[in-house]
Amino acid sequence: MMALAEIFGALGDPLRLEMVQRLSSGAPCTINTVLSDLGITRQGARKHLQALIKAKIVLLEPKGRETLVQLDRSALDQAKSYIAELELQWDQRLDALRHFVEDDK
Amino acid sequence: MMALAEIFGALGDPLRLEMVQRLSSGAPCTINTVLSDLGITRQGARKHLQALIKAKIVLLEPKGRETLVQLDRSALDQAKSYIAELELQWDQRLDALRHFVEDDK
DNA sequence: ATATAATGCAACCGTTTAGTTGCTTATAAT
DNA sequence: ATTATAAGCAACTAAACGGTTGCATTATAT
Repeated sequence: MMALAEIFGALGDPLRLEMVQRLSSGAPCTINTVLSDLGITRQGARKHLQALIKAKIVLLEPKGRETLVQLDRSALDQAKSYIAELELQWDQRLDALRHFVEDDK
Repeated sequence: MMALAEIFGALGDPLRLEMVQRLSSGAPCTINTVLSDLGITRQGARKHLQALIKAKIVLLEPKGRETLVQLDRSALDQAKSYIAELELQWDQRLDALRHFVEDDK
């Protein structure tokens, strides 16, 4: 559960969401392309990237002078599944309540 | 997108995840039941709850002396859908790259 | 009527975070 | 060989966060 919180936390920022957006849509990205044009300095953006790395949403692959940044689906999957399960539980609970009411009349 | 970041951010903490867990599984909760036994003071926990409220993951329904806390699926759905779309984009991009490679041989 | 339970609000403090600047290193291009 | 590009590391500051204590308010129970 601590890992999950870290994943959600890493997604909990507009700049970081913009980064994963870039990574999912564009061509293979280097660190610099991910960090550029975000409205803050490279070093500032780099710290945000670090949050994505720590949460294992993203992984780095050094390649000569530059290093590629790749999405790692497993973290995203974990997050998505967790929400799906939450919603499932929630639905089942609502069903149970509805039956309870119906039994009552 | 700012709303999304707020939703993810609100889920980005173990205590807050524990709260949504309680809300999805147990019987209807009052504020006090959601806040109790989290290992911190009521007021501390209340601040965490506020994050869930601000992100509209949760809504309050005052009922006499106490107030009920309910999950709001729409925020969770937004988060889940966003991840799903990210993954879809990602998959399509990988497909495109694969075709590119195949065309190349 | 009084006590107690459920809640809210505000001040305070230590820690973390967000962003900056400045400097260094290593690979690649000229 | 020099220069330019991609990147890392460290120190610093302002703001946000996480958690606490203390007190006020309102609704129910006795």
